[in-house]
Amino acid sequence: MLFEVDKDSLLPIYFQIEEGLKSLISSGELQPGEMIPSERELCDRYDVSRMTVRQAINNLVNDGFLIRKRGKGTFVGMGKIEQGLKGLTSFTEDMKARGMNPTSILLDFREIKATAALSAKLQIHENEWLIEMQRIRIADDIPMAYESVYLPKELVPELTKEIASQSLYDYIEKEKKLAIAHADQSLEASVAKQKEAEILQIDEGAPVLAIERTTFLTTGKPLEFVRSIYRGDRYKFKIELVRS
Amino acid sequence: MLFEVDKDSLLPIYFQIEEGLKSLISSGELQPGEMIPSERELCDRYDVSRMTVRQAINNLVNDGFLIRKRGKGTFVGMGKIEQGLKGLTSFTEDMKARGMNPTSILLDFREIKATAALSAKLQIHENEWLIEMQRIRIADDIPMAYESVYLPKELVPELTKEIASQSLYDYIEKEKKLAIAHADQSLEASVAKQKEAEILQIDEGAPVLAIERTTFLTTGKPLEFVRSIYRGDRYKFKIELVRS
DNA sequence: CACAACTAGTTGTCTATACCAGTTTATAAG
DNA sequence: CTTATAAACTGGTATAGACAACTAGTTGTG
Repeated sequence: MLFEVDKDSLLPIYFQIEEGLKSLISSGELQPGEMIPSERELCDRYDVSRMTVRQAINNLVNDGFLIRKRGKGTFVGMGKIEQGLKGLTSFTEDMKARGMNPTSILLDFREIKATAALSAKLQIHENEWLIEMQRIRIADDIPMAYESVYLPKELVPELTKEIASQSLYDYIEKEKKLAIAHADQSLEASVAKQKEAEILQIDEGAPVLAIERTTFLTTGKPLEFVRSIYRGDRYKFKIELVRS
Repeated sequence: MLFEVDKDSLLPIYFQIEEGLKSLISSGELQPGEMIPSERELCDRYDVSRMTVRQAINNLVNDGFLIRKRGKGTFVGMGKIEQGLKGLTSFTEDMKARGMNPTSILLDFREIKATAALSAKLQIHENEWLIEMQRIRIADDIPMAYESVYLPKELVPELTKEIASQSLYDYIEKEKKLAIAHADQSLEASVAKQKEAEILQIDEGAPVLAIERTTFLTTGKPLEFVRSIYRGDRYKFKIELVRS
């Protein structure tokens, strides 16, 4: 039960202790619920100041790896629940997984100048050109969602209506060789406005799920901002949360 | 632009500084993006050690209120998006991360026999005993959600109302030594029923977010089934999706 | 004018020490 | 044996100071 600390390393000492403890936890040498060596013992063992040890432990406590108990000791955490890694699926994959046949109708395809709100979401300057698309998402002939997509034109300058009606993600990943890294998504309950109700063939004021998603490339740049309105009576959003 | 620090107070000095800065931020005296006084200036002003000031600032940085920039200064955060969204699973953590003060009221605590639906969710036999709890989740004095929790009595036979009103997860993980592995969660948009509307102080028929969660232990057995009704006008559910 | 050097200001890392506040265990008193 | 007390642990708070790394502006030099 040991790790090395190199005082001449370029890496901060607290960071080395932090990583050392983390590896003991992930290797299973320190089991969940088990007490780690006391702060003073770590000071002696690695010949460092207690404040330095505390900085390492603080970071691990903040990340949920460790739990402090005054007068008793510091213990390995039981593991936090975090979002799973399987979330980034498209409407198409999602519906197929539910055994339905997904299609979509492209309502609108045009170029616009970024508004203040959109430029913030996409981290670009105001008035830069965007591609705006609106489409109806359909599963087994039932309209499920009304979706507005915004992409910086700079990233996909030659995107056409024809390409977009097929598989946008395929085009972006395979043709443009842009790799998607992650997405931030928010969901809220709302009620259908007049236009949305018309398109989704529901009553005005009926419950809908408003989902906003910003997708980021591996470069860190936002690729797209999507706002979707899902029928509340037909769509249930599922997530699997896993222990880290 | 000032707050008081009482060195003879029962409260730790770093905590007083922390709360002082927080109040300057929420009162608007310190605007988002603005630089706060430097660490050394705070040391002089309140005649405390720099490590003490750093502890206060560290906590605020961890909570997303402040952002450190080496060589430049420490600045008030730009809002919520800046903060990582991982690990926001419990209502308590979630609301704290949004800078709100979460509390809850236990409305009901009793034992019932499992219905067909509940026995299926919890993978137990029908008519087995369950503990049912209902509570109101409150953030900054505003009712945010109405929650029903169901646990198999077999797993927590001596759970009392008193324990449950404190931290249920702490009890389960630390006292009962049950380790949580993962959870399945679903969200859908709905409208408030009469009882829900009353409890949440909204109109009947107002949009709500219905969240159902089943939490599983490492043994694979379901630990709990929770159904929560969140106010649609006050609650936005955020997720970070990562490519697998 | 361009550029390097310097300087003052910031946070980042680290030391060494001290005392406070809970918890457990050993020890002495009854 | 039981009970109180003390000692020896644990983490929590706080001090005072040092040097490193980074930023931004100023100043001096070519």
